[in-house]
Amino acid sequence: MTYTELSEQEKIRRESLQKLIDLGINPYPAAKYEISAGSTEIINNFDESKNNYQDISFAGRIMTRRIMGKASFVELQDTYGKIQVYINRDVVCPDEDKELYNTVFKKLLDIGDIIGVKGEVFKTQMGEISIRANEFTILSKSIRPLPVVKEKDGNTYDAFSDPEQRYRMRYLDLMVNPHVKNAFINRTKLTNSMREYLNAKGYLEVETPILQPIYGGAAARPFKTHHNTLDQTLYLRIANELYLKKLIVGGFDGVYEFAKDFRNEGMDRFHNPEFTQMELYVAYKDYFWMMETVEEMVEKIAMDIHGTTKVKVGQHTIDFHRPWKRFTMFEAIEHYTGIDISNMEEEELKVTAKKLGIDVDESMGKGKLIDEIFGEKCEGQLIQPTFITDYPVEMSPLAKKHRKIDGLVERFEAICNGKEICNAYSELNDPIDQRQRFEEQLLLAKRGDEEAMMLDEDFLKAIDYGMPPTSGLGIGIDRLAMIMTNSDSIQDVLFFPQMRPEKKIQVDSKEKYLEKGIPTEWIELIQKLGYKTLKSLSEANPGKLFNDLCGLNKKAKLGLQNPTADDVKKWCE
RNA sequence: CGGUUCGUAGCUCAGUCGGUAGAGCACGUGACUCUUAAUCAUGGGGUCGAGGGUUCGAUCCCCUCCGAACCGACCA
Repeated sequence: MTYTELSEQEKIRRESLQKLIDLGINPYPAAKYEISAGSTEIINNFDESKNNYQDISFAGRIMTRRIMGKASFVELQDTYGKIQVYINRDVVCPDEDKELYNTVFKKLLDIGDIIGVKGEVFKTQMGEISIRANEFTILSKSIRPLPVVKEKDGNTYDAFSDPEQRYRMRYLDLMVNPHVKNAFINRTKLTNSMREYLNAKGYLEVETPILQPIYGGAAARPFKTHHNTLDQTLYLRIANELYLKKLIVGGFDGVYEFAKDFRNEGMDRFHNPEFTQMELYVAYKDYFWMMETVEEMVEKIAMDIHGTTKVKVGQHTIDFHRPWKRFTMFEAIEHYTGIDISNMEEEELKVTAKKLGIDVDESMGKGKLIDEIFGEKCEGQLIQPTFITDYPVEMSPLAKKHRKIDGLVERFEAICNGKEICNAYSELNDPIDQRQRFEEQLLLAKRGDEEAMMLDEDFLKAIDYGMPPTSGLGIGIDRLAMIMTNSDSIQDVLFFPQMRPEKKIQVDSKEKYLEKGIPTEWIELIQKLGYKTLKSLSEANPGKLFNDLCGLNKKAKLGLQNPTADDVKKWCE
């Protein structure tokens, strides 16, 4: 066991645990516990006139206790919610022996313990639907105190609110903050709804490699790892696009994957190093078709989660009702800046960007400039779902050239609440053009662009064989979940967001030093010298420690009897 | 990576213009047969994130480090 000092409450709980065992009660029984009803089911369906739920079995975690003499109330929380349980001494202990109530229930049980109860449902004098327990069973003893959150009239008191602790100990967050659970349930409803939609269309859900020898399909820096047997560098995927397109080449007409992708980049409230994207590829379609698909799919998701297309997000109400607004990128820029840049060349764009207050540097080409202007002046203003179409070719090496306009590609993004939620193309299936685009990326890479795409010969070979015209989509599940759950941080839609590891400084107790035979007066000095654990002491140089201790004694005029060198040597063993 | 703010009891927070700390809940003990932020009485619990500096003395002032939140940079 490596725990250092236990708090008073933890010690008391461990003592309670031992007392239970001494009384012959197993605090962690192996047998299953039959449950006949859930909390919300009981509360919604109990009817005094029907006299239903008169023989039920229920289990949950003790969240609060109100004990008054021979009668007590506890609130038990199950997966659905909370329900009050009434425990009466003479009901639980009908015989002379009242130990089960007086000792086991009142003394040895705590908030946080999980118990099962059997009994009947009734209404208290105050009118609250409750379970009258005829018997209770300890199912799991908790030896760490829970944050106690209290509530009255919709006000929450002492909420467990420190974000660091909430994310590091999400289980606690889920236990004591009910709305948290709800956000995650809605996240799963979202993916279920999306999967249903895609399956109903007959598309095939597939899985493709996460460990990739060449990372591609997006512009991002990867995580790097190594395979021992192959003695080869592998990357965690930044996207699965190229693999899915190979499956389209292979003859599947529609494939999709809910993919965990990994990008070795900054973290903030919109970015986690690992995140989920749903990518979809459908043969014989183009980006116009895909826009309609996205509208229809997201509208359905909103309906499935909220029962309406209108979703409250922060200050705004976002309406996913079809059809969504559509802007070409040039139109959007003109709309928000009043400037028509559609016929501008690089120099003129640069001047315009500067005029709009955008930082410009020499490495920026035409595409980058347009993208910057859009990102700075338009994106944040687009609250209602809006499709932005027709991007500069430089930014989109995997998208097909626009059927009408030179220098653009057939690409769209959906922007919602000021953020991109998806990205889609008419996929580039011209193998000669694709090779050229990759080669242009290589040039960018040579100029130092760390995010330029790598040339993937394997992928090029595949489309040499011929890929049908295809439309592809990547939709950010975390971003969409944020919108659908009204969360302003990605950490609120990820169970376990990435956190820096906590470094805890370990200090061994005085008792442990005493056990080693080290006299009390020296322990503090040894710890002061930096040997805070017996382990660090065992790694110390005994001679140096001896000198340091005697020196400290002399310098600080402590007047202690110096230990012998042999004594110190023994302490360090 | 830069700026701002924060880290004090199991939880939520106060506080000390520098003299080793308080509250509520939780916990212990006692009272109480329908309570619901139960109540009443009483008691215990803290290396004030870590390390160093200034000082007779630091939780407080200064520096470094660790962790977090927000804003920015980067990143679609």
